[in-house]
Amino acid sequence: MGTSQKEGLASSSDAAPIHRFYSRTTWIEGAAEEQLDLVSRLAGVSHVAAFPDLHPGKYGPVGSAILADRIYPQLIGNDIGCGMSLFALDLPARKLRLDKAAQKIRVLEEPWHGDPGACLAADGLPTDLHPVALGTIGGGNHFCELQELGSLSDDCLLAGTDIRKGDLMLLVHSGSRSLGMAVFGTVLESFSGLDLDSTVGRTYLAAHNDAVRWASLNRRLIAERAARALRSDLRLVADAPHNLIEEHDDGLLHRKGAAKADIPLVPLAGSRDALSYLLVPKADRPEALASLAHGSGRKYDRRSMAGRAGTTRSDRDGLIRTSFGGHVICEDRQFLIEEAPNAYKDPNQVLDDLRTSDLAQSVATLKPLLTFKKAVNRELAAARRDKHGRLKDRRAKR
DNA sequence: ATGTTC
Repeated sequence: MGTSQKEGLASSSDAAPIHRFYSRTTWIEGAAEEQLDLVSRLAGVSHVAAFPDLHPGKYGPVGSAILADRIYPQLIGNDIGCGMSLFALDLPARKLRLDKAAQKIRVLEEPWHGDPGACLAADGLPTDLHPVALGTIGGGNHFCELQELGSLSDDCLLAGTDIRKGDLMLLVHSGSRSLGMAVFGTVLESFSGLDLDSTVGRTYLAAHNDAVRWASLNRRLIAERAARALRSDLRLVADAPHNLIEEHDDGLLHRKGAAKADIPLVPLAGSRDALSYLLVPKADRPEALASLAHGSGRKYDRRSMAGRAGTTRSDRDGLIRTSFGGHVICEDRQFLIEEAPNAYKDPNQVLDDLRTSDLAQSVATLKPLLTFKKAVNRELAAARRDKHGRLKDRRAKR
Protein backbone atom coordinates (compact mmCIF):
# COMPACT_ATOMS: atom_id res chain seq x y z
CA MET A 1 0.00 0.00 0.00
CA GLY A 2 1.40 3.38 -0.94
CA THR A 3 1.85 5.82 1.90
CA SER A 4 0.46 8.51 -0.38
CA GLN A 5 -2.91 6.82 -0.22
CA LYS A 6 -2.96 6.54 3.55
CA GLU A 7 -2.00 10.17 3.90
CA GLY A 8 -3.94 11.57 1.02
CA LEU A 9 -7.27 9.79 0.93
CA ALA A 10 -10.02 11.39 2.90
CA SER A 11 -11.74 8.84 5.09
CA SER A 12 -15.00 8.85 6.94
CA SER A 13 -15.65 6.99 10.16
CA ASP A 14 -18.51 4.87 8.86
CA ALA A 15 -17.58 2.27 6.29
CA ALA A 16 -19.70 1.34 3.29
CA PRO A 17 -20.91 -2.26 3.12
CA ILE A 18 -18.59 -4.68 1.35
CA HIS A 19 -20.07 -7.63 -0.51
CA ARG A 20 -17.52 -10.39 -0.99
CA PHE A 21 -18.27 -12.90 -3.72
CA TYR A 22 -15.76 -15.53 -2.67
CA SER A 23 -15.63 -18.33 -0.16
CA ARG A 24 -13.67 -18.41 3.09
CA THR A 25 -11.20 -20.83 1.55
CA THR A 26 -10.43 -18.66 -1.47
CA TRP A 27 -6.85 -17.37 -1.42
CA ILE A 28 -7.00 -13.60 -0.88
CA GLU A 29 -3.92 -11.61 0.13
CA GLY A 30 -4.20 -9.76 3.43
CA ALA A 31 -3.01 -6.55 1.78
CA ALA A 32 -5.94 -6.73 -0.64
CA GLU A 33 -8.40 -7.05 2.27
CA GLU A 34 -6.77 -4.03 3.90
CA GLN A 35 -7.19 -2.02 0.71
CA LEU A 36 -10.79 -3.15 0.48
CA ASP A 37 -11.42 -1.90 4.01
CA LEU A 38 -9.71 1.39 3.15
CA VAL A 39 -11.82 2.10 0.05
CA SER A 40 -14.99 1.24 1.97
CA ARG A 41 -14.10 4.14 4.30
CA LEU A 42 -13.44 6.66 1.54
CA ALA A 43 -15.66 9.72 1.69
CA GLY A 44 -18.75 9.30 -0.44
CA VAL A 45 -18.36 5.56 -1.02
CA SER A 46 -21.72 3.83 -0.56
CA HIS A 47 -21.10 0.24 -1.67
CA VAL A 48 -18.19 -2.07 -2.47
CA ALA A 49 -18.25 -5.41 -4.29
CA ALA A 50 -15.21 -7.71 -4.14
CA PHE A 51 -14.63 -10.61 -6.51
CA PRO A 52 -12.54 -13.80 -6.12
CA ASP A 53 -9.70 -12.49 -8.30
CA LEU A 54 -9.05 -9.76 -5.72
CA HIS A 55 -5.39 -8.79 -5.25
CA PRO A 56 -3.52 -5.67 -4.12
CA GLY A 57 -3.12 -2.78 -6.52
CA LYS A 58 -1.11 0.41 -6.33
CA TYR A 59 -3.97 2.58 -5.08
CA GLY A 60 -6.78 0.14 -4.45
CA PRO A 61 -7.77 -3.51 -4.62
CA VAL A 62 -7.84 -5.00 -8.12
CA GLY A 63 -10.97 -7.12 -8.53
CA SER A 64 -13.45 -4.71 -6.97
CA ALA A 65 -16.31 -2.41 -7.90
CA ILE A 66 -16.86 0.76 -5.90
CA LEU A 67 -19.91 3.00 -5.96
CA ALA A 68 -19.26 6.59 -4.85
CA ASP A 69 -20.78 10.05 -5.06
CA ARG A 70 -17.57 11.47 -6.53
CA ILE A 71 -14.79 10.53 -8.94
CA TYR A 72 -11.71 8.75 -7.60
CA PRO A 73 -9.29 8.71 -10.56
CA GLN A 74 -6.58 6.87 -8.62
CA LEU A 75 -8.88 3.86 -8.16
CA ILE A 76 -8.83 3.47 -11.94
CA GLY A 77 -5.18 4.40 -12.37
CA ASN A 78 -3.42 4.86 -15.68
CA ASP A 79 -4.85 2.14 -17.89
CA ILE A 80 -8.26 3.75 -18.30
CA GLY A 81 -10.61 1.54 -20.33
CA CYS A 82 -8.46 -1.60 -20.12
CA GLY A 83 -10.51 -4.71 -20.76
CA MET A 84 -11.19 -7.91 -22.65
CA SER A 85 -12.77 -8.12 -26.08
CA LEU A 86 -13.75 -11.47 -27.57
CA PHE A 87 -14.20 -12.05 -31.29
CA ALA A 88 -15.33 -15.08 -33.29
CA LEU A 89 -13.28 -15.87 -36.39
CA ASP A 90 -14.85 -17.05 -39.60
CA LEU A 91 -12.32 -19.86 -39.77
CA PRO A 92 -12.91 -23.42 -38.56
CA ALA A 93 -10.36 -24.83 -36.12
CA ARG A 94 -9.80 -27.87 -38.34
CA LYS A 95 -8.43 -25.60 -41.08
CA LEU A 96 -5.91 -23.96 -38.75
CA ARG A 97 -2.20 -24.66 -39.15
CA LEU A 98 -0.89 -23.57 -35.79
CA ASP A 99 2.74 -23.24 -36.83
CA LYS A 100 1.82 -21.06 -39.80
CA ALA A 101 -0.63 -19.03 -37.73
CA ALA A 102 2.14 -18.41 -35.19
CA GLN A 103 4.20 -16.76 -37.93
CA LYS A 104 1.29 -14.81 -39.38
CA ILE A 105 0.18 -13.35 -36.06
CA ARG A 106 3.61 -11.77 -35.71
CA VAL A 107 2.20 -8.95 -37.80
CA LEU A 108 1.20 -7.57 -34.38
CA GLU A 109 4.83 -6.84 -33.57
CA GLU A 110 4.91 -4.12 -36.23
CA PRO A 111 3.35 -0.70 -35.76
CA TRP A 112 -0.14 -0.46 -37.23
CA HIS A 113 -0.23 1.07 -40.70
CA GLY A 114 -3.96 1.71 -40.99
CA ASP A 115 -5.84 4.99 -41.12
CA PRO A 116 -6.23 6.09 -37.49
CA GLY A 117 -8.15 9.26 -38.32
CA ALA A 118 -10.87 7.36 -40.15
CA CYS A 119 -11.18 4.72 -37.40
CA LEU A 120 -11.28 7.33 -34.64
CA ALA A 121 -13.90 9.37 -36.51
CA ALA A 122 -16.02 6.26 -37.15
CA ASP A 123 -16.09 5.66 -33.38
CA GLY A 124 -17.01 9.26 -32.64
CA LEU A 125 -13.59 10.19 -31.31
CA PRO A 126 -11.43 13.19 -32.27
CA THR A 127 -9.46 12.24 -35.38
CA ASP A 128 -6.20 13.32 -33.75
CA LEU A 129 -6.72 11.45 -30.44
CA HIS A 130 -3.41 9.73 -29.74
CA PRO A 131 -3.14 7.88 -33.07
CA VAL A 132 0.47 6.81 -32.47
CA ALA A 133 -0.28 3.84 -30.18
CA LEU A 134 -3.49 2.71 -31.85
CA GLY A 135 -3.60 -0.96 -32.85
CA THR A 136 -0.82 -2.04 -30.46
CA ILE A 137 -1.13 -4.42 -27.52
CA GLY A 138 1.38 -2.99 -25.05
CA GLY A 139 3.07 -4.99 -22.30
CA GLY A 140 2.42 -6.37 -18.85
CA ASN A 141 -0.54 -8.71 -18.75
CA HIS A 142 -1.86 -7.60 -22.15
CA PHE A 143 -2.16 -10.15 -24.94
CA CYS A 144 -3.95 -11.26 -28.08
CA GLU A 145 -4.87 -14.94 -27.83
CA LEU A 146 -6.17 -17.34 -30.45
CA GLN A 147 -8.51 -19.81 -28.77
CA GLU A 148 -10.72 -22.75 -29.60
CA LEU A 149 -14.21 -22.67 -28.18
CA GLY A 150 -15.33 -25.76 -26.30
CA SER A 151 -18.79 -26.57 -25.09
CA LEU A 152 -19.85 -27.31 -21.54
CA SER A 153 -22.53 -29.72 -20.39
CA ASP A 154 -25.24 -27.06 -20.58
CA ASP A 155 -25.52 -26.51 -24.33
CA CYS A 156 -28.79 -24.57 -24.06
CA LEU A 157 -27.00 -21.35 -23.22
CA LEU A 158 -24.68 -21.65 -26.20
CA ALA A 159 -27.68 -22.27 -28.45
CA GLY A 160 -28.81 -18.73 -27.71
CA THR A 161 -25.64 -17.33 -29.28
CA ASP A 162 -24.16 -17.44 -32.77
CA ILE A 163 -21.01 -19.23 -31.61
CA ARG A 164 -20.46 -22.98 -31.60
CA LYS A 165 -18.06 -25.59 -30.31
CA GLY A 166 -14.94 -25.69 -32.46
CA ASP A 167 -15.09 -22.01 -33.41
CA LEU A 168 -11.82 -20.13 -33.38
CA MET A 169 -11.89 -17.05 -31.19
CA LEU A 170 -9.62 -14.09 -30.53
CA LEU A 171 -9.45 -12.75 -26.98
CA VAL A 172 -7.76 -9.36 -26.78
CA HIS A 173 -6.67 -7.88 -23.46
CA SER A 174 -5.43 -4.34 -23.90
CA GLY A 175 -6.22 -0.80 -22.93
CA SER A 176 -5.65 2.85 -23.67
CA ARG A 177 -1.83 2.61 -23.70
CA SER A 178 -0.10 5.93 -23.13
CA LEU A 179 -3.35 7.86 -23.72
CA GLY A 180 -4.86 6.70 -20.43
CA MET A 181 -1.59 7.39 -18.69
CA ALA A 182 -1.62 10.98 -19.97
CA VAL A 183 -5.24 11.45 -18.82
CA PHE A 184 -4.42 10.07 -15.36
CA GLY A 185 -1.37 12.33 -15.26
CA THR A 186 -3.62 15.40 -15.25
CA VAL A 187 -5.28 14.43 -11.94
CA LEU A 188 -2.53 12.56 -10.08
CA GLU A 189 -3.01 14.35 -6.76
CA SER A 190 -6.81 14.07 -6.61
CA PHE A 191 -6.82 11.76 -3.59
CA SER A 192 -9.92 13.22 -1.98
CA GLY A 193 -11.96 12.69 -5.13
CA LEU A 194 -13.33 14.99 -7.80
CA ASP A 195 -16.78 16.48 -7.78
CA LEU A 196 -18.70 15.56 -10.93
CA ASP A 197 -20.01 19.12 -11.05
CA SER A 198 -16.52 20.68 -10.93
CA THR A 199 -14.66 21.71 -14.04
CA VAL A 200 -11.75 19.40 -13.25
CA GLY A 201 -14.15 16.52 -12.57
CA ARG A 202 -16.10 17.02 -15.78
CA THR A 203 -12.90 17.48 -17.79
CA TYR A 204 -11.38 14.31 -16.36
CA LEU A 205 -14.51 12.24 -16.94
CA ALA A 206 -14.82 13.45 -20.55
CA ALA A 207 -11.17 12.56 -21.24
CA HIS A 208 -11.65 9.26 -19.37
CA ASN A 209 -14.71 8.41 -21.48
CA ASP A 210 -12.74 9.07 -24.66
CA ALA A 211 -9.94 6.82 -23.37
CA VAL A 212 -12.49 4.06 -22.67
CA ARG A 213 -13.74 4.24 -26.27
CA TRP A 214 -10.18 4.51 -27.57
CA ALA A 215 -9.26 1.33 -25.66
CA SER A 216 -12.27 -0.51 -27.08
CA LEU A 217 -11.34 0.61 -30.60
CA ASN A 218 -7.76 -0.44 -29.91
CA ARG A 219 -8.81 -3.99 -29.01
CA ARG A 220 -10.93 -4.21 -32.17
CA LEU A 221 -8.05 -2.99 -34.35
CA ILE A 222 -5.69 -5.53 -32.77
CA ALA A 223 -8.21 -8.30 -33.48
CA GLU A 224 -8.74 -7.06 -37.04
CA ARG A 225 -4.99 -7.07 -37.66
CA ALA A 226 -4.68 -10.64 -36.35
CA ALA A 227 -7.77 -11.82 -38.28
CA ARG A 228 -6.52 -10.28 -41.52
CA ALA A 229 -3.17 -12.00 -41.06
CA LEU A 230 -5.02 -15.30 -40.59
CA ARG A 231 -7.14 -14.55 -43.70
CA SER A 232 -10.36 -14.58 -41.73
CA ASP A 233 -13.33 -12.33 -41.10
CA LEU A 234 -14.33 -11.71 -37.51
CA ARG A 235 -17.28 -10.53 -35.47
CA LEU A 236 -17.48 -9.06 -31.99
CA VAL A 237 -18.87 -11.39 -29.33
CA ALA A 238 -18.17 -9.38 -26.18
CA ASP A 239 -16.52 -6.10 -25.27
CA ALA A 240 -15.96 -6.14 -21.52
CA PRO A 241 -13.88 -3.30 -20.06
CA HIS A 242 -12.74 -3.82 -16.46
CA ASN A 243 -11.02 -0.57 -15.53
CA LEU A 244 -13.33 2.43 -15.81
CA ILE A 245 -15.85 4.76 -14.22
CA GLU A 246 -19.50 4.78 -15.29
CA GLU A 247 -22.25 7.19 -14.36
CA HIS A 248 -25.14 5.21 -12.90
CA ASP A 249 -28.42 6.39 -11.38
CA ASP A 250 -27.17 5.77 -7.84
CA GLY A 251 -23.64 7.13 -8.25
CA LEU A 252 -20.31 6.84 -9.99
CA LEU A 253 -19.42 3.19 -10.45
CA HIS A 254 -15.67 2.50 -10.36
CA ARG A 255 -14.61 -0.87 -11.73
CA LYS A 256 -11.02 -1.68 -10.74
CA GLY A 257 -10.18 -4.98 -12.39
CA ALA A 258 -13.86 -5.93 -12.35
CA ALA A 259 -15.55 -6.71 -15.65
CA LYS A 260 -18.57 -4.77 -16.83
CA ALA A 261 -21.33 -7.37 -16.50
CA ASP A 262 -24.49 -5.59 -17.67
CA ILE A 263 -23.84 -7.09 -21.11
CA PRO A 264 -24.93 -10.52 -22.45
CA LEU A 265 -21.55 -12.30 -22.41
CA VAL A 266 -18.38 -11.73 -20.38
CA PRO A 267 -15.03 -13.47 -20.96
CA LEU A 268 -13.19 -14.64 -17.83
CA ALA A 269 -9.52 -14.92 -18.69
CA GLY A 270 -7.46 -17.72 -17.22
CA SER A 271 -3.69 -17.62 -17.28
CA ARG A 272 -2.16 -18.47 -20.64
CA ASP A 273 -1.78 -22.07 -19.48
CA ALA A 274 -5.37 -22.44 -18.27
CA LEU A 275 -8.77 -22.41 -19.89
CA SER A 276 -10.64 -19.14 -20.11
CA TYR A 277 -14.43 -19.15 -19.80
CA LEU A 278 -17.30 -17.38 -21.44
CA LEU A 279 -19.87 -16.33 -18.85
CA VAL A 280 -23.50 -15.24 -18.88
CA PRO A 281 -23.95 -12.80 -15.97
CA LYS A 282 -27.05 -13.00 -13.79
CA ALA A 283 -29.02 -9.80 -14.09
CA ASP A 284 -30.75 -9.77 -10.70
CA ARG A 285 -27.78 -9.18 -8.39
CA PRO A 286 -27.62 -5.43 -7.64
CA GLU A 287 -25.10 -5.92 -4.82
CA ALA A 288 -22.57 -7.09 -7.44
CA LEU A 289 -22.70 -3.57 -8.95
CA ALA A 290 -23.17 -4.87 -12.51
CA SER A 291 -19.71 -6.38 -12.35
CA LEU A 292 -17.85 -9.69 -12.37
CA ALA A 293 -14.34 -11.02 -11.82
CA HIS A 294 -12.15 -10.15 -14.80
CA GLY A 295 -9.75 -13.07 -14.71
CA SER A 296 -7.79 -15.33 -12.42
CA GLY A 297 -6.19 -12.52 -10.47
CA ARG A 298 -2.53 -12.34 -9.58
CA LYS A 299 -1.23 -14.58 -6.84
CA TYR A 300 2.29 -13.15 -6.79
CA ASP A 301 3.31 -9.60 -7.69
CA ARG A 302 5.59 -9.03 -10.64
CA ARG A 303 8.73 -8.35 -8.60
CA SER A 304 8.50 -11.58 -6.66
CA MET A 305 8.26 -13.70 -9.83
CA ALA A 306 12.02 -13.61 -10.51
CA GLY A 307 12.67 -16.64 -8.31
CA ARG A 308 9.41 -18.40 -9.06
CA ALA A 309 9.60 -18.95 -12.83
CA GLY A 310 12.23 -19.24 -15.53
CA THR A 311 14.97 -20.16 -13.09
CA THR A 312 16.28 -23.06 -15.19
CA ARG A 313 16.74 -23.35 -18.91
CA SER A 314 14.06 -26.04 -19.23
CA ASP A 315 11.69 -23.95 -17.15
CA ARG A 316 12.31 -20.98 -19.43
CA ASP A 317 11.72 -23.14 -22.50
CA GLY A 318 8.48 -24.32 -20.90
CA LEU A 319 7.24 -20.75 -20.60
CA ILE A 320 6.67 -20.54 -24.35
CA ARG A 321 4.67 -23.78 -24.51
CA THR A 322 1.34 -24.60 -22.92
CA SER A 323 -0.08 -27.84 -21.61
CA PHE A 324 -2.70 -27.57 -24.38
CA GLY A 325 -0.08 -27.90 -27.10
CA GLY A 326 -0.17 -24.19 -27.81
CA HIS A 327 2.54 -21.57 -28.21
CA VAL A 328 3.35 -18.33 -26.47
CA ILE A 329 4.96 -15.61 -28.58
CA CYS A 330 6.83 -13.27 -26.27
CA GLU A 331 10.42 -12.29 -26.85
CA ASP A 332 10.62 -10.24 -23.70
CA ARG A 333 11.93 -12.66 -21.10
CA GLN A 334 11.00 -10.34 -18.26
CA PHE A 335 7.34 -10.40 -19.30
CA LEU A 336 7.42 -14.17 -19.78
CA ILE A 337 8.51 -14.61 -16.18
CA GLU A 338 6.33 -11.89 -14.65
CA GLU A 339 3.28 -13.25 -16.45
CA ALA A 340 4.08 -16.94 -15.97
CA PRO A 341 1.01 -19.08 -15.33
CA ASN A 342 2.02 -19.69 -11.70
CA ALA A 343 1.84 -15.92 -11.07
CA TYR A 344 -1.93 -16.32 -11.23
CA LYS A 345 -4.58 -17.93 -9.09
CA ASP A 346 -6.55 -20.93 -10.30
CA PRO A 347 -9.27 -19.66 -12.66
CA ASN A 348 -11.41 -22.68 -11.72
CA GLN A 349 -11.58 -21.44 -8.12
CA VAL A 350 -12.66 -18.02 -9.42
CA LEU A 351 -15.29 -19.67 -11.58
CA ASP A 352 -16.49 -21.83 -8.69
CA ASP A 353 -16.90 -18.75 -6.50
CA LEU A 354 -18.85 -16.91 -9.19
CA ARG A 355 -21.17 -19.88 -9.64
CA THR A 356 -21.56 -20.48 -5.91
CA SER A 357 -22.34 -16.77 -5.46
CA ASP A 358 -24.87 -17.17 -8.26
CA LEU A 359 -23.34 -14.28 -10.22
CA ALA A 360 -22.86 -16.04 -13.54
CA GLN A 361 -23.19 -19.23 -15.53
CA SER A 362 -20.41 -20.49 -17.77
CA VAL A 363 -21.45 -21.26 -21.33
CA ALA A 364 -18.21 -22.25 -22.99
CA THR A 365 -14.53 -22.91 -22.47
CA LEU A 366 -11.85 -21.05 -24.40
CA LYS A 367 -8.72 -23.13 -24.94
CA PRO A 368 -5.52 -21.14 -25.62
CA LEU A 369 -3.84 -22.10 -28.91
CA LEU A 370 -1.58 -19.14 -29.55
CA THR A 371 -0.82 -16.32 -27.13
CA PHE A 372 0.83 -13.26 -28.63
CA LYS A 373 2.26 -11.05 -25.90
CA LYS A 374 5.10 -8.94 -27.05
CA ALA A 375 7.84 -9.02 -29.59
CA VAL A 376 11.09 -7.16 -29.19
CA ASN A 377 10.75 -3.54 -30.18
CA ARG A 378 13.22 -3.52 -33.05
CA GLU A 379 13.78 0.22 -33.04
CA LEU A 380 14.46 0.24 -29.32
CA ALA A 381 16.74 -2.77 -29.61
CA ALA A 382 18.65 -1.08 -32.42
CA ALA A 383 18.97 2.10 -30.37
CA ARG A 384 20.41 0.14 -27.47
CA ARG A 385 22.86 -1.55 -29.76
CA ASP A 386 24.01 1.78 -31.15
CA LYS A 387 24.48 3.26 -27.72
CA HIS A 388 26.34 0.39 -26.13
CA GLY A 389 27.79 -1.31 -29.15
CA ARG A 390 26.11 -4.53 -28.09
CA LEU A 391 22.79 -5.78 -26.79
CA LYS A 392 22.21 -5.19 -23.11
CA ASP A 393 22.40 -8.34 -21.03
CA ARG A 394 19.69 -8.04 -18.41
CA ARG A 395 21.25 -10.82 -16.32
CA ALA A 396 24.36 -8.68 -15.77
CA LYS A 397 22.23 -6.13 -13.96
CA ARG A 398 21.19 -8.49 -11.22
C1' DA B 1 0.10 -0.19 -16.67
C1' DT B 2 4.20 3.04 -19.31
C1' DG B 3 8.29 5.12 -26.10
C1' DT B 4 9.83 1.86 -18.61
C1' DT B 5 14.76 1.27 -16.23
C1' DC B 6 20.88 6.21 -18.83
